[in-house]
Amino acid sequence: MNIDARISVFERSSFFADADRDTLVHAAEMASEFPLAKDDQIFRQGEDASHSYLLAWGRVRLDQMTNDGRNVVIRYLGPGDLIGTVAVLRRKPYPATPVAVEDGMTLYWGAEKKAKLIAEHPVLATNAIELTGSRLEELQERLREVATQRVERRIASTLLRQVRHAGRRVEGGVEIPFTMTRAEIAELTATTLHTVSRTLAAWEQQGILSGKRAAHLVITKPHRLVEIAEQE
Amino acid sequence: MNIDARISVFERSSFFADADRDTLVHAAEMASEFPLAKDDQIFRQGEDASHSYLLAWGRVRLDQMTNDGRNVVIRYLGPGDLIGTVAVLRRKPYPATPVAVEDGMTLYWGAEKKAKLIAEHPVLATNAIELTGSRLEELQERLREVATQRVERRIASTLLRQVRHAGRRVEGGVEIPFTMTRAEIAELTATTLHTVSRTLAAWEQQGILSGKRAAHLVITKPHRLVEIAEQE
DNA sequence: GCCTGAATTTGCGCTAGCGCAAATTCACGG
DNA sequence: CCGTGAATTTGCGCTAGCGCAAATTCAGGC
Repeated sequence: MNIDARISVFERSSFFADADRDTLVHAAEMASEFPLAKDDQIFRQGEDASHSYLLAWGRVRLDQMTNDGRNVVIRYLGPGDLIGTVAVLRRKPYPATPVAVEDGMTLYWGAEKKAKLIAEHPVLATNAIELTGSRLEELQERLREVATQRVERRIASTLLRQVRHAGRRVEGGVEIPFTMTRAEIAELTATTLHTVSRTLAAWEQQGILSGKRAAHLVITKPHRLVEIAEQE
Repeated sequence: MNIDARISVFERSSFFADADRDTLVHAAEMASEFPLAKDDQIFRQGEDASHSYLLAWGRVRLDQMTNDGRNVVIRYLGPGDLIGTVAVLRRKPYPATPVAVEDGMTLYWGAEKKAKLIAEHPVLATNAIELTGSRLEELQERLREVATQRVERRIASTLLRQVRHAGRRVEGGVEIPFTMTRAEIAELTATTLHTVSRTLAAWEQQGILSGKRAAHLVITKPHRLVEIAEQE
């Protein structure tokens, strides 16, 4: 990727929102590239945070492992999302492991370079706070859901959240443009793959959505899902 | 509070970590004071974020209300913690309601002043990211707990977290230096006050902790609690 | 096109812990 | 010191949804 290509990636990232051209050029020049193949781990939870990544294309699942081996999906990341940046700025180990769910491309910076970049371009600091803040809010929402709502409702909310973040209009509905296994949906919703399977099967019966196996989920009747997510 | 008193409050806040004296003075001069009586709400969830607060003394519980009226406790805040700052920087409505659980004192800034302060003193931006990041991590941890652990274990983890944040050594153990009702512990742990009551009663039986009613909880055998929090 | 292993579906029993309700105990204002 | 209401305790039945296990269906490599 040449400088211009990088800059056009940056322009789609909220981390670079309102940044002037100098900032973009500066950031582009300092970045390196790291391609992702499906199932690649960008880094591993617990490692010292040495690099900060920006996802240029592709999808990444952010996993957090319990010390007893269970896994929780923190969130899915898409183009323009930052990966590992908070850990770098905090000089703490990475709290989770990002795994590519499809081929992709990242741009990255070393920890010191990234810190310097942010220090020299205050707008980036503001954006980083904005980004972290919105993730914080999303997590608060999910925590509240898990604490107060039944499984079916949570699954509906989770799917709708994916649609909101990454949904793509297709004939007959909205598509979640990446593969999620039943197990992954379960880890994202704090339930078991069995319950997810049953629930999705029921919804498929009712024509609310479709998408077997590795096929991307297509929500045919989003309004129905919203009803389920909002019902008392 | 005079300028010096304010500064000494700042010095205990990680938001002002590594800030030079100019920054502290500047921030102190721009701040106003707002005292808290028990049960006061500093602002209400959903309001436009107009002010950013720093808790000088006292304890504040951060509540988030579901649209169907249920409540979840996001976290407890102590001296040095920021309140409403992320919302101010994001120019979004406050996502939760902070309620004083005891008398206290806050210093606050208007939204524009706060933004200006941070823009002019980059170290504050870094600190804000650090702060937001650590809250993010804590929430990730809690989400994982709620998703994967039994109630008893979650209650143990929750109490230990309070101890870590605010614990105070007293004769015979560690004290959580503010009042939490069973209902509040329940809302913090994603369970019901009944289960909390039963669990704490059992622990009191075993001499792990003590503290009836409005009395502060005293953990007499923290190691036992750690065992419970870590058991498979 | 066949084979193999992984993903998914489905059945079934079980229990953690919720919901409801009643009894009890405190804290506190007067 | 007493009365009152809120917080807490405790009992009991019920069910959402987990855990285990077996059957089935696909996807992809060869």
